[in-house]
Amino acid sequence: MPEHPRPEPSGGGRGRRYHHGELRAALIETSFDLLAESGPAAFSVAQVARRLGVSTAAPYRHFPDRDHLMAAVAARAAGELAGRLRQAAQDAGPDPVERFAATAGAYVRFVGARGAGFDVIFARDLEPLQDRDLAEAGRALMDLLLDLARQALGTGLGTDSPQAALTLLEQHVTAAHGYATLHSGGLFSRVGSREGIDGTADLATAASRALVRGAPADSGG
Amino acid sequence: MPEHPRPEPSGGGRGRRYHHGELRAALIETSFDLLAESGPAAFSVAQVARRLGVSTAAPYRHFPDRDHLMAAVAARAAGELAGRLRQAAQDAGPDPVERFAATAGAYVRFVGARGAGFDVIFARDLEPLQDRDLAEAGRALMDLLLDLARQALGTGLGTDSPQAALTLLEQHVTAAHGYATLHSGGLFSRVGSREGIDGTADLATAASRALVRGAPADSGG
DNA sequence: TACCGTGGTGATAGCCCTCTTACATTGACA
DNA sequence: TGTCAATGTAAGAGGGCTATCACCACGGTA
Repeated sequence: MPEHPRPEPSGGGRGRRYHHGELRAALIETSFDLLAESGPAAFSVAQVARRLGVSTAAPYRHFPDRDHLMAAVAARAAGELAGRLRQAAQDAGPDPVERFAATAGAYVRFVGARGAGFDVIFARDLEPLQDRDLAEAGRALMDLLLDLARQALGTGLGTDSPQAALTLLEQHVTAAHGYATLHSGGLFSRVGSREGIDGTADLATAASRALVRGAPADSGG
Repeated sequence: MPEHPRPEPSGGGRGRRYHHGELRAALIETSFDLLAESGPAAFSVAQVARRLGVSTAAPYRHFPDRDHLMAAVAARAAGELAGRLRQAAQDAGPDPVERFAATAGAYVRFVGARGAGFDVIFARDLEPLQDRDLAEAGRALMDLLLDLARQALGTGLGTDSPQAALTLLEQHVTAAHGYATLHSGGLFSRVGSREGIDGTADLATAASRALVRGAPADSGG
């Protein structure tokens, strides 16, 4: 891959150039935005191209097909998500259970804002592509969470019970994902609970906390 | 709605009749099957018609548009799901926590087998339709779960803490939904846990149990 | 037997999509 | 200055979908 010759597309010239200059990166960025708005199902290459003001054929100069573009988006999503979760854990303070639980809320917020979650990152369609970046990013993401799960269980030191941490991780991930998807699906507005992404994020965090500690006996109000 | 004149399509006559006879019911049934195979995103009226061996125009004799068909499917899914959950709770014995938790596993199995879950039943697209049957079925489903949640918390008698039951319900529902969707999404095959719908169902049940009781300290194995 | 309503059919308009092909434009560099 | 590779474009093949339209087959009934 050669270096980009002159990467500034908003230079002194008038309007748009014939060559976009950063189309590959822009495709990933815009695909990500589109995902946030309409979900993975409605994603289309043509729409991304139109939004960028290029022809619908242009993306195929950079990605052989739709799936490869999706894989690039997924890899980027995984990286960004990992950063958010790491940050959330850090912001949650020293208690390892709180650090772990906080990532559930952060996940819900991320999906709410970006539209891409575990379903996008680990989409089955993308598996046969064997994309290096995506595989790497996905593994890093899971390692981060597994590490936090181990610490939450207090088994970070020895080889105490690797299965317990894995089980907790799965419960945590699935609960967070459930909250995120049902929030965007509109269930919560029907059940009648708190509205908004923040309320949902708090619930997800509480759920994760409960996975480790159990349901609080006096959680009324 | 008039009575069906001669409802048996597989009678003594040769091959298929000009009139299907039970097309409306068959559309719902086949849509349900198709959902199980390809998910809600890939659902199309045309495909359902082809599978039934009728023209792609035929469904529009029974449903004004795609969404109304989907609503009928969703209502039916809700009814069927409620039956399964009720049965699972019954089979789980007398312990209210076990009864409640069992519905998580039953939900995962239902989604695995039928492809339709809360996302289909409470799909946002269907809300503007104001479908009576769907609204009714959805409410009945949630009432069933809420009741089980109350009993699991031991607050079935008085007005102890309605908010706690609602919170537990949400955590339970979202966890179950997360397990179901991530199972079909293929996450578990990557994380490396137990394969198959039964393993996932067991995990979901355990997660729900943990929501009430907390993570078991010695869950290794 | 004539006729009518229900529920089918084939054809088609209109839209969107993916991906390919031939061609145009550009910057880099000899 | 001329050439080339990279990266854009327009056009279109080929396909799927939703929904409509005029028409047809059949059962029931006057």
